[in-house]
Amino acid sequence: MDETVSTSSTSTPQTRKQFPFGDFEPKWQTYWQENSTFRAANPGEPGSEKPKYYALDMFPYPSGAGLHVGHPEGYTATDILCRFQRMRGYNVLHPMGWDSFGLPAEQYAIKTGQHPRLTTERNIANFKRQIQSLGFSYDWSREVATTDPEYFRWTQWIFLQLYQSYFDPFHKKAMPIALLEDAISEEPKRQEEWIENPFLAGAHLAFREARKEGDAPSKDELRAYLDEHRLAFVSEAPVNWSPDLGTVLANEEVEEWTAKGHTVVRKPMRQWMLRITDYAQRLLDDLDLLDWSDSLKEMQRNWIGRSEGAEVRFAVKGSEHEIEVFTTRPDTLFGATYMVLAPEHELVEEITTDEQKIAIKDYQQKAATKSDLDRTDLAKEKTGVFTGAYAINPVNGEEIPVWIADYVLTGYGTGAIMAVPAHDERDFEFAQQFDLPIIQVVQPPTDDDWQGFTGNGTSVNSASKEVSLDGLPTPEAKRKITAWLEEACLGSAQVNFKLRDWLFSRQRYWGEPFPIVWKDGHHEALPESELPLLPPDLDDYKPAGDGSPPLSKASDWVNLPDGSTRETNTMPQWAGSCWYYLRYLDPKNEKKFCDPQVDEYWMQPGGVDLYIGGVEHAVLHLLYARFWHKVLFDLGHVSTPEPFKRLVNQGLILGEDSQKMSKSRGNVVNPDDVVAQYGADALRCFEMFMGPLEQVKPWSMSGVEGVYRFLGRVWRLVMAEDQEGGWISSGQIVEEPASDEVQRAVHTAIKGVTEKLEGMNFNTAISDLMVLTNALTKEKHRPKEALEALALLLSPFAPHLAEELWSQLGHEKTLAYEPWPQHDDKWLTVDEVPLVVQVNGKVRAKLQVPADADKPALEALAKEAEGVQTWLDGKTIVKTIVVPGKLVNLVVK
RNA sequence: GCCGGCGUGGCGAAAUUGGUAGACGCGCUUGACUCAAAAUCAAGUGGACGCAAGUCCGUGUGGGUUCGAUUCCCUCCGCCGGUACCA
Repeated sequence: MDETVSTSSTSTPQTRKQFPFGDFEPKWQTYWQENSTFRAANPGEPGSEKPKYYALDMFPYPSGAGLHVGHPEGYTATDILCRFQRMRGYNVLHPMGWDSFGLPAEQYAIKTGQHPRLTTERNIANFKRQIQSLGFSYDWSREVATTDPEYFRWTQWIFLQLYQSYFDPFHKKAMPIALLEDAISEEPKRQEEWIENPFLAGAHLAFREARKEGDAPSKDELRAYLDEHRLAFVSEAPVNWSPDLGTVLANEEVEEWTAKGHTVVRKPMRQWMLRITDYAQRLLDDLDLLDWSDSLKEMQRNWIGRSEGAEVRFAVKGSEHEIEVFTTRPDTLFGATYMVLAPEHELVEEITTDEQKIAIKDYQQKAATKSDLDRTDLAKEKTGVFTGAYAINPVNGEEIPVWIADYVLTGYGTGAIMAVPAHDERDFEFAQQFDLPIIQVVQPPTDDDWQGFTGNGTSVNSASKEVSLDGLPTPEAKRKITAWLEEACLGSAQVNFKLRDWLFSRQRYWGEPFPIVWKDGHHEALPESELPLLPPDLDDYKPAGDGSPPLSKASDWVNLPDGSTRETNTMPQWAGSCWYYLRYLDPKNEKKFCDPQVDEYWMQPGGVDLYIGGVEHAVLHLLYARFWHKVLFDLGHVSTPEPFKRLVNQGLILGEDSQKMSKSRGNVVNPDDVVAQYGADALRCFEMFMGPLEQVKPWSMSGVEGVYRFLGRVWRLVMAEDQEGGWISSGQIVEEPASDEVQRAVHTAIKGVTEKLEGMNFNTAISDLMVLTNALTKEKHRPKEALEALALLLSPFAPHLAEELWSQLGHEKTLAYEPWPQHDDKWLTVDEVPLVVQVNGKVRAKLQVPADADKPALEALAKEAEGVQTWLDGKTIVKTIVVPGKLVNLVVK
């Protein structure tokens, strides 16, 4: 390519750099690396006597596309705080790593036959180069990658902890399954535990004393009981299967992939699940311990979806069967005029009458072939079929028809409902559609229409011989009927969650293999000594398409000499990211995933001090990681009940056109280009100056230039150009003490920047630095101490420039551990302060008044002020408000 | 639909507990330097009227509380995010 042509055709003219960032940025990056400047001290090492600060970034998936400008946003924010805290005397842990398992590398392998490990390594190298070019103060000696066998050895080990544990309903925590195994065995050895744990005693009774003598439970029965309680278990339930991805997905992942155009259908398959639902209440309750944004907590609360109500059993007329329903409105039981089962409900076949059989079968088949999307999209019109059966309302003996309809979901509650059309929108619609009776049982508090009224009111038409709710307000009616149901053994108070168990297996190659083998149809844990279990090499990474995982093709690996076979599913990408923040603490430990003392040093109290990342993980990673952490906590492996004490979501950076950055729109900004043209410091500062961290905001190249000019001004405070265009120390620097005015500017900045860093208001902190810089630019003689203070204050934001200036000012060592400047109030107090004089709330004069003037003096000064009199003429002052240091407001009539 | 958040100059945004609206930056205008340009430095920049001093208007809309509201309360409108037959 002809070079002259290519330079003249580029839009950016070859302008001189404002400061030689291209020289000193790499220089300082090398310095930090060679001197291990940012190595964090673990307990026992020098430096660990300081208070600790742990700031964590959400580690990236190293994609082939490289870094985009969204990554450095959060990374810069944590880096600024880490550098700030080091200067304030903290031992700072600031690590980085790679969430490197994932589908893209595998898809590339399918196309090219190249092992995903090679692609992954290449991408990590590129990501690391890019991240290091931005001068983040990571302790690279703690770098981890989830694909590293020495890392996923412990991911597999944690899976085994889940597998070997059960959730104890009495203690409400995970406990070793060995306890349960002992309790149900013929001769329990640990009966002393039962005193403190009636659940174990109950399990024992269920298996022993309740049986007839000599009728010992079989091995299989015992095994099945334990498997039903493991936190990691195998289930045959319908799952989200994506034929074109060739794998199953978790509920939480479905939307992400369907949005990308993949199809997802429900299909019953045998899969590994994790019992996260057992932790639903604790995951909900412990949100209160966390310093997270309300909106994020709310998202988690909604996802967990707790609702209180009652379970009620309806007898089916003329049969032994009972239909169990969950309702949040037991007070409306008298208004139940029909029932609905989900089409997949197991009782459907049992209760359907002969005349209805064909219609029911037909409807079930249609429902089964509908994808979830169809089922919700057709929400406008309700469909359903009568089973021919009748149920008996337990409160009044009414016979009500039983229908099936796909607006009742099989996965929530009991998969069956009592329909109260008068006070439920969906039931109301359905009843209108099929002409079913609608009976009012709640009187609205206002004169709203009772039809379809779903709020709280007063019960009406709700009385039988045994129980009456009439006249009771809704909450009381709920309590009364629930108590009555419990007494009559017809139902009970019940709590339900939307949260489902976590589908934990994937039919992929590039993930952690399960440390599980199958023997005679039963799963068994691999001994810890066999970890890490590596995946086999394959010639062909293509999924079979029928749901059998790629690993099943490696028959040498799958089939073991003793006739058992390996589990061939792999773990989802979330597995590795569930605990990486713990491995950073003790990344080289070969005996444990993390030493308990090290955990305690960095995690106490409350967990990671600051975690910054994208909001897209609100219900995925952040819920999964909390769950794993709680299991590890219950089993005594970590010291805090929650992993991330404080969490902040950075806002998305949009393209210059205020649209989401995307290749197809052509509005993507590559950080490499910005660094080449303006330097890493300018990129960092601009990303922080754009606006509040949490806010969504558009990119602006001229904005980058503005910040770049600011950094150039700072540079020229210290450096001047010589005849040849080189940079020499500026002749305007003086060693004399600073003037009062300069001192005031410096100390105002120290106070402002410090407070703004504490509040994470990076944009206004930079603005304070600009104000100080502008003030110093105006000075002919610049006191060295003022420039030193500026360099220190600037160093968290623009560390390369600050280091360079610091060394130009005569210092030999890095400024990374220089004490953070302290402001002195004596420079901030002034003799005179501005005073605003208002008449009837409108500003009429601005005065300079003595700072120590008292209220009467201020009032007098205000009344005499020039320009105020004309507004007082002919009026009387009826009230005077004096706010010292601010204003005087004269109210006249 | 429901839940949460947000509406401030031409643009990104600032404004302790209610107390001078628009800090800082971009953009724009003018000047200095230059043969000229770039860069830099200096001054100005919410709107309307006015030669000017100045006056009036102004934080999505309409109302309320208050001596005083961008800030607190209510109504409506708009935008963003989450969720969606969850009984």
